[in-house]
Amino acid sequence: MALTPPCALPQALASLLPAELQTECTQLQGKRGDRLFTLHRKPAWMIFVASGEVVLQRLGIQGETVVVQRVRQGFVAEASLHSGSYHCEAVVMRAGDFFAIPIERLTQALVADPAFAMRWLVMVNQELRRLRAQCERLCLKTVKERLLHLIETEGTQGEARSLSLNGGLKSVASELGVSHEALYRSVAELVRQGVLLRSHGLLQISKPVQV
Amino acid sequence: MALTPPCALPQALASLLPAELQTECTQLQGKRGDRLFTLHRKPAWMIFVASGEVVLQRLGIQGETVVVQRVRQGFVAEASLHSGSYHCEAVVMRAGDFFAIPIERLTQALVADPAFAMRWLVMVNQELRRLRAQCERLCLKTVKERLLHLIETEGTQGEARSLSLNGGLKSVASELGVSHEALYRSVAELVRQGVLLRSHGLLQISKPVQV
DNA sequence: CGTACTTTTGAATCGCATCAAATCTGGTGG
DNA sequence: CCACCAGATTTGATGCGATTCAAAAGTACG
Repeated sequence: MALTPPCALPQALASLLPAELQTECTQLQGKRGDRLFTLHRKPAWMIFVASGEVVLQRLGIQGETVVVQRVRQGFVAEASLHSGSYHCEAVVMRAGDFFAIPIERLTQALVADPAFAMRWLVMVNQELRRLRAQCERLCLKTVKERLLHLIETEGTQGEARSLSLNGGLKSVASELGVSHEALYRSVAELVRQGVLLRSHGLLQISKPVQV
Repeated sequence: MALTPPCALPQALASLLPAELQTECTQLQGKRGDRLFTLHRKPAWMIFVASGEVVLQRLGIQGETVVVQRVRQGFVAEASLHSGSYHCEAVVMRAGDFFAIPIERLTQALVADPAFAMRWLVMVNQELRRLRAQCERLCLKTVKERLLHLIETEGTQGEARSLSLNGGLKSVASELGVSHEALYRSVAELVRQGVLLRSHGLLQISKPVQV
């Protein structure tokens, strides 16, 4: 994991953080497989993903991994603010740039700056809604339903509802809670049926259909 | 839904809210089947559940319901604070007492009182972690695994890990994302195997076993 | 006492997990 | 440039567990 002191904060981060916190950010470069933090460690940094892809995953009893969050732009594990130890693991799936903010500074700023606290709260509320949508998705019974739900819910590339596959279909599969084989088969069949279009690492709904 | 003007706030609520907000609370009594709010309405009240049981559910395309949250003590749909319209429906499963706080007042207090804002943030972060745990649970493949995970994660009655069934096994089933028949069968088999004990509407793990 | 709902058991079917194997891909080093 | 490797992608076959439909028995409530 490389360090790059001279920071150029992305717009999303610059408009959220108060000025005094922006100077506290440390830029990181991570490559595939890097751990941003690991289980059961006391959280010291809040990580913002500027580019690339990071998954937040939990480890089951048998060691199987469950993807709880895929982040391409935003914070990883916002809830770790008030947590004694990480409950999850953050792994880089696609190389990119990240910014680390000392949690202690962040907490101080939240108390001192009500406007910032409200912006932070809005962000956390968005994440809450995203997670509720994910629960709804995981309650769907078939792989096709889950996939279409994901594209309709999270796909916001340009006009059409679409989903980027840059992180690989496997990370999508574990986000959907299905085996990658089942996902490949469902994608193939939906493309065959003309429901989905696949091109340039992008998956999009070709026509409004309910399966 | 009945109104009871003279409010006696529960401890959990009294220690969270600042004094000026406590006088703004309206107490409600709801019975089974009551809607605390419905879909696509602009949120005007934040609801706190003091007793009874409320489920927050989303309606799927085919009209099937998905339980996103079961609340016996706490706020329903905290994220609706900054939302233009409700994305879910809140239904009373078991009669109880509720408190309604005007969202506008709540927002004002959050901006004006940094300490309150931090307490609120801590609560929302807990809900975030709870939802991540639920996603993890829904990724488990068998009903038995999901049930045991639920008991281990949320069951905190007294000493032993246990789960209250007062809301009915059906609401538990939809929270687990399985059919109620499958849940009945799994419960029966786990009891038969001696893994679970069932008595007085309580389900608890009798010995530490992994299935 | 009747109605509505929950709880429970049964049988048939279907979709997914799993194991296996072949192909394809990008990246590394000789 | 090619050989090679690790990982992703894809297709096939099999078995299991859950869904679904069905029906009976138990329970709460007016």
